[in-house]
Amino acid sequence: MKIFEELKARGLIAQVTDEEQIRDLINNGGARFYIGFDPTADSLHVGHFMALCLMKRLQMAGNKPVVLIGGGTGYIGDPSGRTDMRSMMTPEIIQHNSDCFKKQMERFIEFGEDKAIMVNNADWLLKLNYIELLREVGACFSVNNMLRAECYKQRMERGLSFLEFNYMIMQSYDFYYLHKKYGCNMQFGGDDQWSNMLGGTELIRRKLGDDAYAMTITLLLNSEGKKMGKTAKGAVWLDPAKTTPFEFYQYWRNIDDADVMKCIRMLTFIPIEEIDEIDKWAPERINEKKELLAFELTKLVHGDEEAKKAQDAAHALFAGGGDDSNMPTTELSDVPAEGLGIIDLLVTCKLAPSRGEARRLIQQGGITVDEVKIEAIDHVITKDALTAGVKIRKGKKVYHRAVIR
RNA sequence: GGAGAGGUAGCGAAGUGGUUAAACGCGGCAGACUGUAAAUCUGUUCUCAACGAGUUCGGUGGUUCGAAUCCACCCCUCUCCA
Repeated sequence: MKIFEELKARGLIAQVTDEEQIRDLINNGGARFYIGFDPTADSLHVGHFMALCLMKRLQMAGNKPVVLIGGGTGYIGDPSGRTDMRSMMTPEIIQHNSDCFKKQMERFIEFGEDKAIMVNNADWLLKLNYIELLREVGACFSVNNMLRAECYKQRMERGLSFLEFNYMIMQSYDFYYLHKKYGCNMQFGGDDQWSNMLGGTELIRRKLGDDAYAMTITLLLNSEGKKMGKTAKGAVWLDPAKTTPFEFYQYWRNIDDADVMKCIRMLTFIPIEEIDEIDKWAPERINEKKELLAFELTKLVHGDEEAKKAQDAAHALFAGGGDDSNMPTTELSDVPAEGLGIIDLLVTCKLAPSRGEARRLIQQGGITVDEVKIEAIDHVITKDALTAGVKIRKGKKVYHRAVIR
């Protein structure tokens, strides 16, 4: 099976500008494609992960990826899929985030001579001169058309600033620039980027008369139609310091029944034939599927060893027995001789965001320490116990260990 | 620049001088049931040294014994006009 057919079978392809051409191009390794990443945070998250996987798949098929860091577009903020304006980031933050992205990406994509390259659109966007830009590319955009784009339509009611309105033009300019400078002939992106991407192909055609292509990746939505990779605490990050491998593993382990196969197909590198076999498993094996998904993804992001640790920890906690030393741990220091109150402990371990919340958790019987339910809000954990390490459980499935360093 | 309508908790949305830490819905968290799932039911949902106290209704001042609620100025959004 060729790469295009594989992507299709995995359900990754959402929209394409020209199916025939794109199939030819990527199946024969002729694509020099780019994907843009806006440095809105200091770590990549699950949404980016899909794009990275796609890059990797295409790279394995002989195509050349261009990673575009939106250091310049970050100054503007993409209004697509948002109902509010992004807060403007300072140049320092943008730079910091870009650096973090690069580090993380190097784990997935091979960079180097004749392989993948990484560019930052700050390098050309920041130098643009307003009047020149208007004359050069402004003439190629129809405001009528732009306003018809779905992403702007949604914003018409709530207000869209001129700053954000220009995001499409900047993104289109990127494609145009990369096409001229690196011969980039294709752009990939999330499905919410579709209109921005079309802007680029249009610009290239008008300015240079060249054909360029665009393809969008299906957004990873759960069965409720919401974007996946978000939890109450925010995004599921790829940075182990922000989302531990164990938490990452658990996120996928706890996925809805209805979403398991879709995620295995879209996110893992398991050969499609095997996936078809897994799909035929008896319904009772649903939990095996979830484990498989969780393990595969943790392995991709954090490596084999961390994935095994996360799985062991999960087995230890939920199935009993096994080694539980890999669960998320908080190392305490400066513990007074009389020990630590349970409320303080919960807050320092970040199991509760505030003391009031911690109090509530205990009152509702949601906290156990070393498998003993805590009834009193003034319960004290002794220093000796903490030195040995205690296992705190919040609710049914949040486990945490606290130990004195 | 002008006229009108708005800005209330994570979100949506009531409230238009004291009984309001603010109805209701969603979301979140916890309990029950289960399969570490969903659905359902129950509780809970600003903070803290917690039967008490502190700080909240775009911002800053003012009126008042008392303000989310009245007044002034400012900021932001929407609709219409220029």
